[in-house]
Amino acid sequence: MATQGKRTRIEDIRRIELIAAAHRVFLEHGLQGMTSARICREAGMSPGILAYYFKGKDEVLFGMVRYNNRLLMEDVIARLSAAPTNWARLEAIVEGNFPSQAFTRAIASAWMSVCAEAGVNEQYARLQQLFHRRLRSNLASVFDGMFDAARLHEASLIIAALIDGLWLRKAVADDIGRDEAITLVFRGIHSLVSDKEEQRLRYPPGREPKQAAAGRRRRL
Amino acid sequence: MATQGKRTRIEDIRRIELIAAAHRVFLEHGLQGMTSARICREAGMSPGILAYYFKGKDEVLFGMVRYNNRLLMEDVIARLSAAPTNWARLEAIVEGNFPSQAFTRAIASAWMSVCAEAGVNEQYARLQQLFHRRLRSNLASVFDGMFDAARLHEASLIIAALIDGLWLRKAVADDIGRDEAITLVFRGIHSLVSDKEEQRLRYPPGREPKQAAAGRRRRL
DNA sequence: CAGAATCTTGTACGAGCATACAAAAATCTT
DNA sequence: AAGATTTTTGTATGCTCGTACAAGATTCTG
Repeated sequence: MATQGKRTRIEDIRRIELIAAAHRVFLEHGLQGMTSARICREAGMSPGILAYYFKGKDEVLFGMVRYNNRLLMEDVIARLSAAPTNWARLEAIVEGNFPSQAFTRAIASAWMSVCAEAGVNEQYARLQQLFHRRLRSNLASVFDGMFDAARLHEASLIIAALIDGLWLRKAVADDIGRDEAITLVFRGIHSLVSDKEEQRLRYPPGREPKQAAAGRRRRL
Repeated sequence: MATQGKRTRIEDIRRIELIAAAHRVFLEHGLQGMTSARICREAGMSPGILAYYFKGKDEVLFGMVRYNNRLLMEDVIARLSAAPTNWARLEAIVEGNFPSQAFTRAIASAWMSVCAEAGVNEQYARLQQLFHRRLRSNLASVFDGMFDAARLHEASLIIAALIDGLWLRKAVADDIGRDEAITLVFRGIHSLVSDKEEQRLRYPPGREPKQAAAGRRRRL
Protein backbone atom coordinates (compact mmCIF):
# COMPACT_ATOMS: atom_id res chain seq x y z
CA MET A 1 0.00 0.00 0.00
CA ALA A 2 2.71 2.42 0.92
CA THR A 3 5.13 1.62 -1.90
CA GLN A 4 4.14 0.55 -5.35
CA GLY A 5 7.01 1.66 -7.54
CA LYS A 6 9.38 -1.26 -7.03
CA ARG A 7 8.02 -3.67 -4.51
CA THR A 8 4.97 -4.82 -6.37
CA ARG A 9 6.95 -5.16 -9.56
CA ILE A 10 9.62 -7.50 -8.20
CA GLU A 11 7.01 -9.40 -6.27
CA ASP A 12 4.86 -9.90 -9.34
CA ILE A 13 7.86 -10.93 -11.41
CA ARG A 14 8.90 -13.59 -8.93
CA ARG A 15 5.38 -14.87 -8.59
CA ILE A 16 5.03 -15.19 -12.33
CA GLU A 17 8.44 -16.82 -12.68
CA LEU A 18 7.55 -19.35 -10.02
CA ILE A 19 4.18 -20.08 -11.57
CA ALA A 20 5.75 -20.51 -14.99
CA ALA A 21 8.37 -22.82 -13.49
CA ALA A 22 5.61 -24.74 -11.73
CA HIS A 23 3.86 -25.05 -15.07
CA ARG A 24 6.94 -26.54 -16.71
CA VAL A 25 7.44 -28.97 -13.82
CA PHE A 26 3.77 -29.86 -14.00
CA LEU A 27 3.90 -30.66 -17.70
CA GLU A 28 6.92 -32.87 -17.17
CA HIS A 29 6.17 -34.60 -13.87
CA GLY A 30 2.42 -34.26 -13.39
CA LEU A 31 0.61 -32.92 -10.37
CA GLN A 32 2.06 -35.70 -8.23
CA GLY A 33 5.72 -35.05 -9.01
CA MET A 34 5.32 -31.32 -8.67
CA THR A 35 7.26 -30.79 -5.48
CA SER A 36 8.15 -27.43 -3.91
CA ALA A 37 11.85 -28.09 -4.23
CA ARG A 38 11.56 -29.00 -7.90
CA ILE A 39 9.58 -25.88 -8.70
CA CYS A 40 12.20 -23.67 -7.07
CA ARG A 41 15.06 -25.50 -8.76
CA GLU A 42 13.30 -25.15 -12.13
CA ALA A 43 12.95 -21.43 -11.45
CA GLY A 44 16.67 -21.28 -10.57
CA MET A 45 15.95 -20.21 -7.00
CA SER A 46 16.48 -21.52 -3.53
CA PRO A 47 14.01 -24.00 -2.01
CA GLY A 48 12.82 -21.56 0.62
CA ILE A 49 11.78 -18.83 -1.81
CA LEU A 50 8.37 -20.34 -2.38
CA ALA A 51 7.20 -19.64 1.14
CA TYR A 52 8.28 -16.02 0.80
CA TYR A 53 6.09 -15.21 -2.19
CA PHE A 54 3.24 -17.62 -1.61
CA LYS A 55 1.20 -18.65 1.37
CA GLY A 56 1.90 -22.28 0.53
CA LYS A 57 2.31 -24.75 -2.25
CA ASP A 58 -1.40 -24.88 -2.95
CA GLU A 59 -1.41 -21.22 -3.93
CA VAL A 60 1.27 -21.89 -6.55
CA LEU A 61 -0.58 -24.93 -7.80
CA PHE A 62 -3.80 -23.05 -8.09
CA GLY A 63 -2.13 -20.16 -9.87
CA MET A 64 -0.53 -22.65 -12.23
CA VAL A 65 -3.83 -24.20 -13.27
CA ARG A 66 -5.26 -20.75 -13.92
CA TYR A 67 -2.15 -19.83 -15.89
CA ASN A 68 -2.47 -22.98 -17.98
CA ASN A 69 -6.15 -22.51 -18.66
CA ARG A 70 -5.62 -18.87 -19.54
CA LEU A 71 -3.02 -19.82 -22.14
CA LEU A 72 -5.43 -22.23 -23.79
CA MET A 73 -8.37 -19.87 -23.66
CA GLU A 74 -6.50 -16.93 -25.09
CA ASP A 75 -5.53 -18.99 -28.08
CA VAL A 76 -9.10 -20.06 -28.74
CA ILE A 77 -10.39 -16.50 -28.26
CA ALA A 78 -7.89 -15.12 -30.74
CA ARG A 79 -8.80 -17.71 -33.34
CA LEU A 80 -12.51 -17.23 -32.73
CA SER A 81 -12.48 -13.51 -33.27
CA ALA A 82 -10.60 -13.98 -36.55
CA ALA A 83 -12.98 -16.64 -37.86
CA PRO A 84 -15.07 -15.48 -40.85
CA THR A 85 -17.65 -18.28 -40.91
CA ASN A 86 -19.33 -20.42 -38.33
CA TRP A 87 -17.42 -23.34 -39.76
CA ALA A 88 -14.18 -21.50 -39.17
CA ARG A 89 -15.34 -20.78 -35.64
CA LEU A 90 -15.90 -24.49 -35.19
CA GLU A 91 -12.41 -25.22 -36.48
CA ALA A 92 -11.03 -22.64 -34.08
CA ILE A 93 -12.75 -24.26 -31.13
CA VAL A 94 -11.80 -27.82 -31.98
CA GLU A 95 -8.23 -27.11 -33.01
CA GLY A 96 -7.78 -24.80 -30.05
CA ASN A 97 -8.58 -27.73 -27.80
CA PHE A 98 -5.72 -29.68 -29.35
CA PRO A 99 -2.89 -27.12 -29.27
CA SER A 100 -0.29 -27.81 -31.94
CA GLN A 101 2.73 -28.60 -29.78
CA ALA A 102 0.79 -29.65 -26.72
CA PHE A 103 -1.06 -32.81 -27.70
CA THR A 104 1.56 -34.88 -25.95
CA ARG A 105 1.27 -37.88 -23.74
CA ALA A 106 3.04 -36.12 -20.88
CA ILE A 107 0.72 -33.13 -21.10
CA ALA A 108 -2.35 -35.32 -21.41
CA SER A 109 -1.37 -37.25 -18.32
CA ALA A 110 -0.69 -34.04 -16.40
CA TRP A 111 -4.14 -32.85 -17.42
CA MET A 112 -5.63 -36.14 -16.20
CA SER A 113 -4.05 -35.65 -12.81
CA VAL A 114 -5.80 -32.30 -12.51
CA CYS A 115 -9.12 -33.93 -13.39
CA ALA A 116 -8.49 -36.61 -10.77
CA GLU A 117 -7.74 -33.96 -8.19
CA ALA A 118 -10.84 -32.03 -9.22
CA GLY A 119 -12.91 -35.01 -8.16
CA VAL A 120 -11.72 -34.49 -4.60
CA ASN A 121 -10.77 -30.81 -4.35
CA GLU A 122 -13.64 -28.45 -4.98
CA GLN A 123 -11.39 -25.57 -5.98
CA TYR A 124 -9.87 -27.47 -8.87
CA ALA A 125 -13.31 -28.67 -9.78
CA ARG A 126 -14.51 -25.10 -10.15
CA LEU A 127 -11.60 -24.21 -12.42
CA GLN A 128 -12.26 -27.19 -14.63
CA GLN A 129 -15.98 -26.57 -14.68
CA LEU A 130 -15.34 -23.02 -15.84
CA PHE A 131 -13.22 -24.44 -18.61
CA HIS A 132 -15.81 -27.01 -19.59
CA ARG A 133 -18.63 -24.50 -19.57
CA ARG A 134 -16.69 -22.20 -21.84
CA LEU A 135 -16.06 -25.00 -24.32
CA ARG A 136 -19.67 -26.05 -24.34
CA SER A 137 -21.05 -22.55 -24.68
CA ASN A 138 -18.66 -21.89 -27.55
CA LEU A 139 -19.89 -25.03 -29.26
CA ALA A 140 -23.49 -24.20 -28.52
CA SER A 141 -23.10 -20.74 -30.04
CA VAL A 142 -21.96 -22.29 -33.30
CA PHE A 143 -24.74 -24.86 -33.34
CA ASP A 144 -27.38 -22.36 -32.29
CA GLY A 145 -30.50 -22.49 -34.42
CA MET A 146 -29.71 -25.94 -35.74
CA PHE A 147 -31.29 -27.88 -32.90
CA ASP A 148 -33.95 -27.29 -30.33
CA ALA A 149 -32.72 -26.44 -26.85
CA ALA A 150 -32.53 -30.00 -25.58
CA ARG A 151 -30.63 -31.28 -28.62
CA LEU A 152 -28.32 -28.30 -28.50
CA HIS A 153 -27.42 -29.22 -24.94
CA GLU A 154 -26.86 -32.83 -25.96
CA ALA A 155 -24.79 -32.10 -29.03
CA SER A 156 -22.43 -29.72 -27.27
CA LEU A 157 -22.03 -32.20 -24.42
CA ILE A 158 -21.28 -35.06 -26.80
CA ILE A 159 -18.60 -33.13 -28.65
CA ALA A 160 -17.05 -31.80 -25.45
CA ALA A 161 -16.97 -35.30 -23.96
CA LEU A 162 -15.48 -36.66 -27.16
CA ILE A 163 -12.67 -34.14 -26.96
CA ASP A 164 -11.97 -35.01 -23.32
CA GLY A 165 -12.10 -38.70 -24.09
CA LEU A 166 -9.49 -38.33 -26.81
CA TRP A 167 -7.19 -36.57 -24.34
CA LEU A 168 -7.73 -39.41 -21.90
CA ARG A 169 -6.76 -41.96 -24.53
CA LYS A 170 -3.69 -39.90 -25.36
CA ALA A 171 -2.61 -40.12 -21.71
CA VAL A 172 -3.22 -43.84 -21.42
CA ALA A 173 -2.22 -45.25 -24.78
CA ASP A 174 -0.65 -42.45 -26.82
CA ASP A 175 -1.99 -44.18 -29.92
CA ILE A 176 -3.37 -41.12 -31.67
CA GLY A 177 -1.93 -37.99 -33.24
CA ARG A 178 -3.17 -34.44 -33.21
CA ASP A 179 -4.51 -34.42 -36.76
CA GLU A 180 -6.17 -37.76 -36.23
CA ALA A 181 -7.89 -36.49 -33.09
CA ILE A 182 -9.17 -33.39 -34.86
CA THR A 183 -10.41 -35.47 -37.76
CA LEU A 184 -12.29 -37.73 -35.36
CA VAL A 185 -13.99 -34.82 -33.64
CA PHE A 186 -15.10 -33.46 -36.99
CA ARG A 187 -16.34 -36.89 -37.98
CA GLY A 188 -18.46 -36.82 -34.85
CA ILE A 189 -19.73 -33.33 -35.60
CA HIS A 190 -20.43 -34.25 -39.19
CA SER A 191 -22.60 -37.17 -38.19
CA LEU A 192 -24.44 -35.16 -35.55
CA VAL A 193 -25.56 -32.39 -37.87
CA SER A 194 -27.44 -32.89 -41.09
CA ASP A 195 -25.85 -32.11 -44.45
CA LYS A 196 -28.13 -29.14 -44.91
CA GLU A 197 -27.16 -27.70 -41.55
CA GLU A 198 -23.51 -28.31 -42.26
CA GLN A 199 -23.83 -26.18 -45.38
CA ARG A 200 -25.31 -23.43 -43.25
CA LEU A 201 -22.24 -23.65 -41.07
CA ARG A 202 -19.85 -23.40 -43.97
CA TYR A 203 -21.64 -20.53 -45.69
CA PRO A 204 -23.37 -18.01 -43.48
CA PRO A 205 -26.99 -17.18 -44.35
CA GLY A 206 -27.57 -14.55 -47.03
CA ARG A 207 -24.31 -15.25 -48.81
CA GLU A 208 -23.54 -17.30 -51.83
CA PRO A 209 -21.65 -20.54 -51.44
CA LYS A 210 -17.97 -20.35 -52.35
CA GLN A 211 -17.84 -16.79 -51.09
CA ALA A 212 -16.73 -16.68 -47.50
CA ALA A 213 -18.07 -13.81 -45.47
CA ALA A 214 -17.82 -12.67 -41.88
CA GLY A 215 -20.49 -14.41 -39.89
CA ARG A 216 -22.11 -12.47 -37.09
CA ARG A 217 -20.38 -13.28 -33.85
CA ARG A 218 -22.57 -14.40 -31.04
CA ARG A 219 -20.19 -15.09 -28.24
CA LEU A 220 -16.56 -14.76 -27.56
CA MET B 1 5.67 -76.30 -2.49
CA ALA B 2 5.84 -78.73 0.38
CA THR B 3 2.44 -77.98 1.89
CA GLN B 4 -0.62 -77.01 -0.09
CA GLY B 5 -3.48 -78.15 2.11
CA LYS B 6 -3.81 -75.08 4.31
CA ARG B 7 -1.07 -72.62 3.54
CA THR B 8 -2.12 -71.65 0.09
CA ARG B 9 -5.73 -71.40 1.11
CA ILE B 10 -5.21 -68.96 3.97
CA GLU B 11 -2.68 -67.05 1.94
CA ASP B 12 -5.08 -66.67 -0.97
CA ILE B 13 -7.90 -65.65 1.34
CA ARG B 14 -5.83 -62.93 2.97
CA ARG B 15 -4.58 -61.67 -0.35
CA ILE B 16 -8.09 -61.45 -1.72
CA GLU B 17 -9.38 -59.78 1.44
CA LEU B 18 -6.62 -57.21 1.27
CA ILE B 19 -7.20 -56.53 -2.40
CA ALA B 20 -10.93 -56.17 -1.83
CA ALA B 21 -10.24 -53.80 1.05
CA ALA B 22 -7.84 -51.87 -1.15
CA HIS B 23 -10.58 -51.65 -3.76
CA ARG B 24 -13.02 -50.16 -1.26
CA VAL B 25 -10.44 -47.68 -0.03
CA PHE B 26 -9.61 -46.81 -3.61
CA LEU B 27 -13.22 -46.10 -4.51
CA GLU B 28 -13.57 -43.85 -1.51
CA HIS B 29 -10.23 -42.06 -1.36
CA GLY B 30 -8.73 -42.42 -4.84
CA LEU B 31 -5.31 -43.70 -5.71
CA GLN B 32 -3.71 -40.86 -3.79
CA GLY B 33 -5.44 -41.49 -0.48
CA MET B 34 -4.95 -45.22 -0.72
CA THR B 35 -2.40 -45.68 2.05
CA SER B 36 -1.09 -48.99 3.38
CA ALA B 37 -2.41 -48.31 6.85
CA ARG B 38 -5.87 -47.47 5.54
CA ILE B 39 -6.04 -50.64 3.48
CA CYS B 40 -5.15 -52.78 6.49
CA ARG B 41 -7.59 -50.96 8.74
CA GLU B 42 -10.33 -51.40 6.13
CA ALA B 43 -9.52 -55.11 6.05
CA GLY B 44 -9.66 -55.21 9.85
CA MET B 45 -6.04 -56.23 10.16
CA SER B 46 -2.86 -54.85 11.59
CA PRO B 47 -0.79 -52.37 9.60
CA GLY B 48 2.11 -54.74 9.21
CA ILE B 49 0.11 -57.53 7.59
CA LEU B 50 0.45 -56.05 4.14
CA ALA B 51 4.18 -56.67 3.98
CA TYR B 52 3.65 -60.31 4.94
CA TYR B 53 1.39 -61.20 2.06
CA PHE B 54 2.67 -58.79 -0.58
CA LYS B 55 6.07 -57.70 -1.73
CA GLY B 56 5.03 -54.10 -1.32
CA LYS B 57 2.18 -51.70 -1.72
CA ASP B 58 2.53 -51.60 -5.50
CA GLU B 59 1.65 -55.27 -5.71
CA VAL B 60 -1.62 -54.64 -3.86
CA LEU B 61 -2.36 -51.64 -6.03
CA PHE B 62 -1.73 -53.55 -9.17
CA GLY B 63 -3.85 -56.45 -8.01
CA MET B 64 -6.59 -54.02 -7.15
CA VAL B 65 -6.73 -52.51 -10.63
CA ARG B 66 -6.89 -55.98 -12.13
CA TYR B 67 -9.61 -56.92 -9.65
CA ASN B 68 -11.59 -53.84 -10.57
CA ASN B 69 -11.26 -54.35 -14.30
CA ARG B 70 -12.18 -57.99 -13.97
CA LEU B 71 -15.39 -57.09 -12.16
CA LEU B 72 -16.38 -54.75 -14.96
CA MET B 73 -15.42 -57.13 -17.72
CA GLU B 74 -17.24 -60.09 -16.24
CA ASP B 75 -20.43 -58.08 -16.11
CA VAL B 76 -20.12 -57.08 -19.76
CA ILE B 77 -19.25 -60.62 -20.83
CA ALA B 78 -22.27 -62.04 -19.02
CA ARG B 79 -24.60 -59.52 -20.63
CA LEU B 80 -23.01 -60.04 -24.03
CA SER B 81 -23.48 -63.78 -24.09
CA ALA B 82 -27.14 -63.36 -23.15
CA ALA B 83 -27.83 -60.76 -25.83
CA PRO B 84 -30.13 -62.02 -28.59
CA THR B 85 -29.56 -59.25 -31.16
CA ASN B 86 -26.66 -57.07 -32.13
CA TRP B 87 -28.59 -54.16 -30.73
CA ALA B 88 -28.85 -55.95 -27.40
CA ARG B 89 -25.12 -56.59 -27.58
CA LEU B 90 -24.61 -52.87 -28.07
CA GLU B 91 -26.79 -52.13 -25.06
CA ALA B 92 -24.80 -54.63 -23.02
CA ILE B 93 -21.53 -52.97 -23.95
CA VAL B 94 -22.67 -49.42 -23.34
CA GLU B 95 -24.60 -50.10 -20.15
CA GLY B 96 -21.83 -52.33 -18.87
CA ASN B 97 -19.49 -49.36 -19.12
CA PHE B 98 -21.79 -47.40 -16.82
CA PRO B 99 -22.42 -49.91 -14.03
CA SER B 100 -25.69 -49.24 -12.26
CA GLN B 101 -24.46 -48.36 -8.79
CA ALA B 102 -21.01 -47.26 -9.86
CA PHE B 103 -21.49 -44.16 -11.98
CA THR B 104 -20.54 -42.00 -9.03
CA ARG B 105 -18.38 -38.97 -8.77
CA ALA B 106 -16.08 -40.65 -6.27
CA ILE B 107 -15.62 -43.67 -8.49
CA ALA B 108 -15.14 -41.53 -11.58
CA SER B 109 -12.44 -39.53 -9.86
CA ALA B 110 -10.74 -42.68 -8.62
CA TRP B 111 -10.76 -43.95 -12.19
CA MET B 112 -9.26 -40.67 -13.37
CA SER B 113 -6.40 -41.06 -10.93
CA VAL B 114 -5.59 -44.44 -12.47
CA CYS B 115 -5.56 -42.87 -15.93
CA ALA B 116 -3.28 -40.12 -14.68
CA GLU B 117 -0.94 -42.70 -13.20
CA ALA B 118 -1.06 -44.70 -16.43
CA GLY B 119 0.46 -41.73 -18.21
CA VAL B 120 3.57 -42.15 -16.08
CA ASN B 121 3.64 -45.80 -15.02
CA GLU B 122 3.84 -48.21 -17.92
CA GLN B 123 2.32 -51.09 -15.97
CA TYR B 124 -0.90 -49.23 -15.30
CA ALA B 125 -0.88 -48.10 -18.90
CA ARG B 126 -0.85 -51.70 -20.08
CA LEU B 127 -3.79 -52.60 -17.88
CA GLN B 128 -5.81 -49.68 -19.15
CA GLN B 129 -4.84 -50.36 -22.74
CA LEU B 130 -6.08 -53.91 -22.36
CA PHE B 131 -9.34 -52.54 -21.09
CA HIS B 132 -9.64 -50.02 -23.91
CA ARG B 133 -8.83 -52.56 -26.56
CA ARG B 134 -11.49 -54.89 -25.24
CA LEU B 135 -14.10 -52.15 -25.34
CA ARG B 136 -13.18 -51.17 -28.86
CA SER B 137 -13.09 -54.69 -30.20
CA ASN B 138 -16.47 -55.36 -28.64
CA LEU B 139 -17.85 -52.28 -30.33
CA ALA B 140 -16.17 -53.16 -33.59
CA SER B 141 -17.67 -56.64 -33.55
CA VAL B 142 -21.15 -55.14 -33.35
CA PHE B 143 -20.47 -52.62 -36.09
CA ASP B 144 -18.73 -55.15 -38.29
CA GLY B 145 -19.94 -55.10 -41.88
CA MET B 146 -21.49 -51.68 -41.54
CA PHE B 147 -18.36 -49.69 -42.36
CA ASP B 148 -15.18 -50.30 -44.24
CA ALA B 149 -12.15 -51.05 -42.11
CA ALA B 150 -11.04 -47.45 -41.67
CA ARG B 151 -14.49 -46.21 -40.68
CA LEU B 152 -14.93 -49.13 -38.33
CA HIS B 153 -11.76 -48.12 -36.56
CA GLU B 154 -12.95 -44.53 -36.37
CA ALA B 155 -16.43 -45.29 -35.16
CA SER B 156 -15.32 -47.58 -32.36
CA LEU B 157 -12.74 -45.04 -31.28
CA ILE B 158 -15.27 -42.23 -31.25
CA ILE B 159 -17.73 -44.16 -29.13
CA ALA B 160 -15.05 -45.38 -26.75
CA ALA B 161 -13.69 -41.86 -26.35
CA LEU B 162 -17.19 -40.54 -25.80
CA ILE B 163 -17.70 -43.00 -22.97
CA ASP B 164 -14.40 -42.05 -21.36
CA GLY B 165 -15.17 -38.38 -21.76
CA LEU B 166 -18.49 -38.76 -19.97
CA TRP B 167 -16.70 -40.43 -17.05
CA LEU B 168 -14.25 -37.56 -16.98
CA ARG B 169 -17.07 -35.03 -16.81
CA LYS B 170 -18.66 -37.06 -14.03
CA ALA B 171 -15.45 -36.75 -12.02
CA VAL B 172 -15.06 -33.03 -12.62
CA ALA B 173 -18.57 -31.67 -12.58
CA ASP B 174 -20.92 -34.50 -11.54
CA ASP B 175 -23.57 -32.86 -13.69
CA ILE B 176 -24.83 -35.98 -15.41
CA GLY B 177 -26.67 -39.12 -14.38
CA ARG B 178 -26.26 -42.70 -15.49
CA ASP B 179 -29.33 -42.81 -17.72
CA GLU B 180 -28.43 -39.48 -19.27
CA ALA B 181 -24.92 -40.71 -20.05
CA ILE B 182 -26.23 -43.88 -21.69
CA THR B 183 -28.73 -41.86 -23.71
CA LEU B 184 -25.96 -39.59 -24.93
CA VAL B 185 -23.80 -42.49 -26.04
CA PHE B 186 -26.72 -43.95 -27.97
CA ARG B 187 -27.39 -40.57 -29.51
CA GLY B 188 -23.81 -40.59 -30.72
CA ILE B 189 -24.13 -44.13 -32.05
CA HIS B 190 -27.43 -43.30 -33.70
CA SER B 191 -25.93 -40.40 -35.59
CA LEU B 192 -22.87 -42.38 -36.62
CA VAL B 193 -24.77 -45.22 -38.25
CA SER B 194 -27.40 -44.83 -40.94
CA ASP B 195 -31.05 -45.65 -40.27
CA LYS B 196 -30.83 -48.66 -42.52
CA GLU B 197 -27.82 -50.01 -40.67
CA GLU B 198 -29.48 -49.35 -37.35
CA GLN B 199 -32.37 -51.56 -38.44
CA ARG B 200 -29.90 -54.26 -39.25
CA LEU B 201 -28.60 -53.97 -35.71
CA ARG B 202 -32.02 -54.22 -34.16
CA TYR B 203 -33.19 -57.15 -36.26
CA PRO B 204 -30.62 -59.73 -37.25
CA PRO B 205 -30.49 -60.70 -40.93
CA GLY B 206 -32.93 -63.36 -42.10
CA ARG B 207 -35.48 -62.60 -39.40
CA GLU B 208 -38.66 -60.63 -39.50
CA PRO B 209 -38.82 -57.35 -37.64
CA LYS B 210 -40.71 -57.51 -34.33
CA GLN B 211 -39.45 -61.02 -33.80
CA ALA B 212 -36.26 -61.02 -31.83
CA ALA B 213 -33.92 -63.89 -32.49
CA ALA B 214 -30.51 -64.95 -31.36
CA GLY B 215 -27.90 -63.23 -33.53
CA ARG B 216 -24.75 -65.11 -34.26
CA ARG B 217 -22.07 -64.14 -31.83
CA ARG B 218 -18.84 -62.94 -33.26
CA ARG B 219 -16.73 -62.15 -30.29
CA LEU B 220 -16.90 -62.44 -26.59
C1' DC C 1 0.21 -81.59 25.36
C1' DA C 2 4.84 -80.02 23.80
C1' DG C 3 7.22 -78.27 20.15
C1' DA C 4 7.25 -76.44 15.55
C1' DA C 5 5.36 -73.96 11.90
C1' DT C 6 2.48 -70.35 10.56
C1' DC C 7 0.11 -66.21 11.13
C1' DT C 8 -0.58 -61.55 13.28
C1' DT C 9 0.53 -57.59 15.84
C1' DG C 10 2.62 -53.32 17.18
C1' DT C 11 6.32 -50.56 16.67
C1' DA C 12 10.43 -48.47 14.95
C1' DC C 13 13.24 -46.73 11.33
C1' DG C 14 14.08 -43.96 7.31
C1' DA C 15 12.79 -41.44 3.19
C1' DG C 16 10.39 -37.62 1.12
C1' DC C 17 7.93 -33.66 1.61
C1' DA C 18 5.92 -28.81 3.03
C1' DT C 19 6.86 -25.24 5.76
C1' DA C 20 9.24 -22.00 9.08
C1' DC C 21 13.06 -19.32 10.09
C1' DA C 22 17.51 -17.29 11.13
C1' DA C 23 21.25 -15.59 8.83
C1' DA C 24 23.41 -13.73 4.67
C1' DA C 25 23.25 -10.98 0.51
C1' DA C 26 21.49 -7.40 -2.23
C1' DT C 27 19.17 -3.19 -2.83
C1' DC C 28 17.39 1.10 -1.56
C1' DT C 29 17.46 5.59 1.13
C1' DT C 30 19.38 9.69 2.74
C1' DA D 1 28.91 5.30 2.37
C1' DA D 2 26.16 3.81 6.58
C1' DG D 3 22.10 2.18 7.94
C1' DA D 4 17.53 0.38 6.88
C1' DT D 5 14.74 -2.48 4.08
C1' DT D 6 13.91 -6.04 1.01
C1' DT D 7 15.15 -10.26 -1.03
C1' DT D 8 17.42 -14.77 -1.06
C1' DT D 9 19.63 -18.63 0.89
C1' DG D 10 20.31 -22.87 3.35
C1' DT D 11 18.85 -25.55 6.83
C1' DA D 12 15.94 -27.36 10.50
C1' DT D 13 11.51 -29.21 12.04
C1' DG D 14 7.60 -31.88 11.99
C1' DC D 15 4.62 -34.78 9.48
C1' DT D 16 3.01 -38.73 6.58
C1' DC D 17 3.87 -42.85 4.68
C1' DG D 18 6.14 -47.43 3.20
C1' DT D 19 8.65 -51.04 4.90
C1' DA D 20 11.23 -54.15 8.09
C1' DC D 21 11.25 -56.73 12.12
C1' DA D 22 11.03 -58.69 16.69
C1' DA D 23 7.82 -60.50 19.67
C1' DG D 24 3.37 -62.48 20.61
C1' DA D 25 -0.71 -65.38 19.29
C1' DT D 26 -2.58 -69.12 16.81
C1' DT D 27 -2.71 -73.34 14.50
C1' DC D 28 -0.71 -77.59 13.11
C1' DT D 29 1.78 -82.03 14.12
C1' DG D 30 3.43 -86.06 16.45
